[in-house]
Amino acid sequence: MKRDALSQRTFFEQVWLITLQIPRGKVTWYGFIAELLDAPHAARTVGWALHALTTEQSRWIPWHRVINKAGRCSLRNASFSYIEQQALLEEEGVQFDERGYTDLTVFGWEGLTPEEVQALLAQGRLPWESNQG
DNA sequence: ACAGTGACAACAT
DNA sequence: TATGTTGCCACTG
Repeated sequence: MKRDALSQRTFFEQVWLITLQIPRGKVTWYGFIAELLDAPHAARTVGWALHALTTEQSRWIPWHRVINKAGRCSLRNASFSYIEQQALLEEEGVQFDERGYTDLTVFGWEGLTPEEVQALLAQGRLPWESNQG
């Protein structure tokens, strides 16, 4: 796999590490994660990274806490329904209106500082990786 | 090496 | 709001 020289991780893995930091009951959007990774135009790639999770990996990565910037769940044409994604979030306390929009100013994740991102990419571990390194 | 592929986002209408 | 267009880019055969 192609890896970033600094983080030693692929962009996909970087996305997964960031996504792991989103707390229960909070959401963020694809472009926000792209900005945290200093790739402000890679929102589509963030979405693809989450789509690329295997079934087993998706049990550990809270992929459902990433929605679009409009405040709605995407997956409009995907196998996993946006309705199911919204239901997962509602179980965590994220509220949606009758049109399926949530208020990102209320339920949006505050994010990480650049220093926190750097530390995470340098030493963070994915759940299926050994802690021994 | 390169064209195709998306769970996006910004903008226009 | 909803829909269509376009730019975007890491990853894949």
